[in-house]
Amino acid sequence: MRNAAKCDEAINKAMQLFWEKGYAGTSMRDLQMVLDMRPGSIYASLGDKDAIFLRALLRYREKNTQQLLSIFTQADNAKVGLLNGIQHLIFPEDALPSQHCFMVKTMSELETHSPKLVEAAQSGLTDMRNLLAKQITLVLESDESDIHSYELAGMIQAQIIGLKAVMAIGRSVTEAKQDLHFMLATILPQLFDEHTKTTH
Amino acid sequence: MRNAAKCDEAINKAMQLFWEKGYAGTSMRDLQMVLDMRPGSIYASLGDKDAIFLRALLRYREKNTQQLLSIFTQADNAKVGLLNGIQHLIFPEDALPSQHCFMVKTMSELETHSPKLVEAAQSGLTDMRNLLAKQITLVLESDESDIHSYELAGMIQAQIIGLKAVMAIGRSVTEAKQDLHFMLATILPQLFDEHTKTTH
DNA sequence: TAATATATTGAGCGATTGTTCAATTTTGGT
DNA sequence: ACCAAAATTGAACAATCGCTCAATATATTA
Repeated sequence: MRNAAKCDEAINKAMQLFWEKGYAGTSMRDLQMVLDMRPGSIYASLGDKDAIFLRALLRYREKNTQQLLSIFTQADNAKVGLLNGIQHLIFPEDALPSQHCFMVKTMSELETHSPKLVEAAQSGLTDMRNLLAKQITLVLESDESDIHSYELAGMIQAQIIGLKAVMAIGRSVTEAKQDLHFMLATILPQLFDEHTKTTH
Repeated sequence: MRNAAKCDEAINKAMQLFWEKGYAGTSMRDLQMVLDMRPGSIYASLGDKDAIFLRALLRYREKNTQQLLSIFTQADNAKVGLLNGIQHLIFPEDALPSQHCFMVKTMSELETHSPKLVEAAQSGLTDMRNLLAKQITLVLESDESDIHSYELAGMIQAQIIGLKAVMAIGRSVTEAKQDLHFMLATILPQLFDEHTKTTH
């Protein structure tokens, strides 16, 4: 690869392609087209299909955690930050290559085929859960809330994944938002105690 | 195909294979091995890859709805039936080819590739939702509860899909069962009003 | 049993898969 | 301007892909 910036862009494009079409559904020739690179060049600078997929997955993971952290820190307070973060995960502003999380898709597709890539997806999702747990701890502002925060983060993660799936089936965005509000209000009522105003 | 029984068995085996490895991850030669049939015979009696996948998906859908209906009707009352049905969907007794629902997997994988197969998966999941809604109506025993039942069924469906996903990440069965109980108790408290005993 | 109809076979088609490597072009230091 | 090093090319490899069809085997009817 000519330089680091070009390599970054290539991985981003690979990420979009793999995210949309999956591992088995994406051919190296698809990649050659999107990256506008010849096979030899790709193999020399990015590695084989597995290596590129892994890089794409790690890039996705980085981007997601950075976005979430950014939303958390930019918010006026912890509650608004957590709410905005969750909503960002379920209802992304701009069009994405897929309606589903790339890591969840990877776990689903490669479940029995590639333990290495599945593990990368799993640890990425665990990172996301830890991020959520940390922010929940800030919201709860309680002493021994750390363990409980991790539990709550797991439940919220299930909510996020489940709601994205039912939206793909046919449940409207409006209904899903009502569902989310109801669920959060019951499992984390502290979120709506005082500052309930969000940025959208 | 020699007879209807053999054809049924062949579709069942195809279902297991596609369910485990996905559409793109399964080759016709994989199918030839599992079915112990030669390509010409497969194409003559079952059709091409798309047709077989569609049949496998419809078979999965039938089996699931029948199982759910069976659980509903065999239960002592509507509440126990609904609870057992939901638990059966999330925590299946015997080992399955995949930790995820075949229809959800199909929607995730073929999202942008095959509208026909995706639509079959979607309508199957909608059927499941309607089944849940009907049973919820029995539980509520209220007049205008039909519409609300369908809403609740959507939320429960999101719970089911989400919990299966987080269990694949690392959340234990015990924790997931606690999550489920908590969620159901809050969105459908009538479920635990009187008869809370289940068969497992 | 002979003749017809149906079911199954498996070699092999053209296309596509992931990947390699000698040849070529581009880059950076003198 | 020159040359060695690094990056890029693209034809081509063996393997596999979904799929076809003349040939063979099996079942059905007369």
